[in-house]
Amino acid sequence: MTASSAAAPRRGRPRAFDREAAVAAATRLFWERGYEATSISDLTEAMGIRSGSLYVAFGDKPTLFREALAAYGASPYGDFVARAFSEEATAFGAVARMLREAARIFPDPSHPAGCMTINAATNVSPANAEVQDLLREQRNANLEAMAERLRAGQRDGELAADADPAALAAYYAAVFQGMSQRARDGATESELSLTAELALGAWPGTSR
Amino acid sequence: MTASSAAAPRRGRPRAFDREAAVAAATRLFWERGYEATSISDLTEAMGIRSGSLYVAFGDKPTLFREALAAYGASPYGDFVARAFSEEATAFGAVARMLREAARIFPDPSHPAGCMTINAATNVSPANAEVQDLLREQRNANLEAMAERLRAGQRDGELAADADPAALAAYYAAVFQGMSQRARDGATESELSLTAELALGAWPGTSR
DNA sequence: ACAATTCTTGGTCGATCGTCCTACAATGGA
DNA sequence: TCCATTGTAGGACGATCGACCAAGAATTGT
Repeated sequence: MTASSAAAPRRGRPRAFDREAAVAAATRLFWERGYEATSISDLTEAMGIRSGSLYVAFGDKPTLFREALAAYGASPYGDFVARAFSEEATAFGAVARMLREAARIFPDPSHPAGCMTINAATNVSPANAEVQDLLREQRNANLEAMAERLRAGQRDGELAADADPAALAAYYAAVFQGMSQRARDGATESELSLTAELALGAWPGTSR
Repeated sequence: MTASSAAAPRRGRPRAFDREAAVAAATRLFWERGYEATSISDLTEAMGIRSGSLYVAFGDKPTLFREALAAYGASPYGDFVARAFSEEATAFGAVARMLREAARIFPDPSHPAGCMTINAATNVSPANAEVQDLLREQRNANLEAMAERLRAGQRDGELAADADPAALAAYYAAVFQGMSQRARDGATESELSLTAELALGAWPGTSR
C-alpha cells in the first residue's frame, strides 16, 4: 500500500468532476429506484459525466453500487441505527431511538423514502443475485447485532429474564422494515411515529 | 358484450397449452423476481410457449402481470387476508388470523416467499411506474379497509374507545409488510409466529 | 521541451429487452 | 370441400442494456 490516501498531487489530467458529489448522485438514484432499474445512462446523466469517466473512476456497476451503499451507510440517513446502538445506554433505549428516528427520517422528502438497504434490491434478476445477496446478508447481520445487544441487555437485567431476545429482535426488525415499506407507500412521519410507539408497547415487562 | 363467457365452441385452431397453468407459471415467476426482472423470454420458457402465443393469448407484459396478480389474489396464498376479514367475527380475530396465517404462508417453501403484492414491484424504472402505482394503491387500499374494519369494531365496542383505529391499522400493516420482507430474507415460520404474537400483544386493553 | 500518466469524449460492442410480423397448422361453419 | 378463423413457430424489429476502446486533452515529473 503506497500512500495515495492524502491529497498528494497526482500525475496526469485531473478529474473534471467532484467525485463525492457524483457518488452522492448515484446513491440517490440507486436508493430511489433500486439497483437494476437504475441504468448506466441514468447514472451518467445524474452524475454529469460520460460512461468512460464512470468506468475509469468507479469500475463497473456493482462496484459503484457498493460504493454508493457505503456512502449511504456513512450519511446521517444511513448510520442512525448504528449510532442508536452505540450511543444509547440501554437495549430499550437503542430500539426506541431506532424506531423513533426511522419515523422521522424515512418519510423525509429531502431524500428517497425508506431505507436503502431494505429497498434497493428486492426485485432482481438472477444475473444480479450477488447484489441481492449482499443486501440480504447486511439486513440479517443487522438483525443478529440487535439480537446480540438484547442478549447483553438481558444479562445486565435490562430485559426480563423470561423474554426471548432473538424473537424480540426479529420482531423489531420486521417493524423497522415494514416502516420503510410504508414510507415508500407514502406514510407520513406522524403515522410512522404512532407505529413506532405501538411497537415499543410490546416491550416485555413494560419496565423499560 | 356478446356471450363468449361460457365454454362455447370457438372457431379456429384450439390453443395447444393450458391457459390456467400458463398463468400460474407466470404468477410464480413475477412473484419470485418481480415485474421488471422477469423478461418475456423468462416467461415463455416457464410457460412452455412462444412469444407469439403469449401476445395472442395475454396481450402485452403489463396485461399479463395484471392477470397473474388476479390469479394470485384468487389463490389460497393470496386471498387469506380477505378471507380473515370476511370470515372472522371480531376485529381482533381478523387481525390475529391475518398475522398468524401470514407466519405460516409467507415462508412456505412450496411457493415464492412473502406476499406478491408487497414485493413484486418495489424496484421499478420510471417506464413501468404504472405497475408500481397499481401495487402501491392496492396496498394502501388494503390498509384503508383494515382501518375501516377497526373503526366498525370500535363502534361495536370490540375496541377500546380511546384507541386509534387508523394508527392500529397502519401498525399492523407495517408488521405484515415487514413479515413479508423477513420471509424473503429467510425467516422461518417459528420466527414469524413469534413476531405475530408480539405484534398482537400491542392490541389495546389486552381485553381482545 | 518532452515523456509519462490520467481523464474525457464519442463511439462501438454483443446481448437482451418488449413487441410484432409472416408463414403455416388446425379447427368449425357453410 | 373450401373458407374463415384462431393458434403456433420462428424470426426480425428498433431500442436499450452494461461494458469497453481509441483518440485526444490536460496535467506532473524530468
